[in-house]
Amino acid sequence: MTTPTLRGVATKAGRDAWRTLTELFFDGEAQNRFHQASASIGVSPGLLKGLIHLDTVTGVPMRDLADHFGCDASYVTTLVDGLEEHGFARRDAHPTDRRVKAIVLTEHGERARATAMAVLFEPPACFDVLSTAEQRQLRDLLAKVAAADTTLHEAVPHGLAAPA
Amino acid sequence: MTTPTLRGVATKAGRDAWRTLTELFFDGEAQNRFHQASASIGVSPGLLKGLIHLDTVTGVPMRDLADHFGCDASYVTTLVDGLEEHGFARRDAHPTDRRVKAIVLTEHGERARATAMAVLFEPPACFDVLSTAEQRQLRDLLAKVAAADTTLHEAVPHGLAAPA
DNA sequence: TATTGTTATACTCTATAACTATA
DNA sequence: TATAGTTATAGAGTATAACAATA
Repeated sequence: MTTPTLRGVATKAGRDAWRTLTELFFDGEAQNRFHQASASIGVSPGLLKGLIHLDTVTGVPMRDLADHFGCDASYVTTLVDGLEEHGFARRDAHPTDRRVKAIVLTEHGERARATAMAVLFEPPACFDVLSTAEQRQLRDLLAKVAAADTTLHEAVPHGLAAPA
Repeated sequence: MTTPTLRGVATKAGRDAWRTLTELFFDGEAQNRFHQASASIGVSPGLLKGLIHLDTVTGVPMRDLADHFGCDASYVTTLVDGLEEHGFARRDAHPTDRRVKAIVLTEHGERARATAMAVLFEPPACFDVLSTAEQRQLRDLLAKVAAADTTLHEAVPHGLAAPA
């Protein structure tokens, strides 16, 4: 189980920014965007979360998936079973440790992932209130934050952070 | 069922900004923040989502909750049952239409909501890379976007958008 | 007749516990 | 002995369908 990152220190502006961001996600227009995205490729939200964290190049050990998602290993088995049934991923052998299975995306999985991400990454209509200059500002600020998020770049080179 | 807000038109910068924001939520440090927040008050994520959308002043018809969340009415019954069992909400009669039940937060529910929000709204550590000036910029840009999100301000005056 | 909400029911999602194989 | 993954099972979350009360 991943330990929560709760510090209790942050500037007022930073707290407000994060709060608004959270509101936008959990109660705004885009509130069920993740559900839409997974529905667009006929999988459950759980499967899409897995799909997003994988890639066609680097096999991710199932144990790492459980750690990343903070879930039980048995659920990872269920997840990977589901991905395999859809033809989206496969279990590869680990080169040195025969206990671990490295999960890699198939090409079919890669395409499904791209489809889902197109839905997921479509900005909500409210973004239109920002001028182009403001949208660039916002993009740059968020990019800086994301670059500092260690979890986001942990083990997966071509993970979610790769440009579409 | 709420119709998805997919337009297909947006500036490149706007799309990138939204994408990064989505990444931050679904694959970054704060990836399971909502789960933590609901655990902090001993409810399921579903119940917290309901809690967040309610308040102590304005009763929200169950039908409106179903529309907002894009879920079935029967699930709203389950949700409100759960909130009542925790003493977090109650069903009030509608003044003119005896079919509808207006759901209002109890004081106990209000306190639980505040506790959960304190967890939910705690910014992830990666926010520290931004200077105070940058955090203010980010806050202002996001506030502008949130103000334009109609869903966020639909029927609930003291909803999630109210300052802590 | 149409709408709000409930009940009964079943299917999906996720965790706990006990197990096998490998290190 | 400890760790990676699986199986069996149970519990929570969510939907569908049929229903009661009210409009």
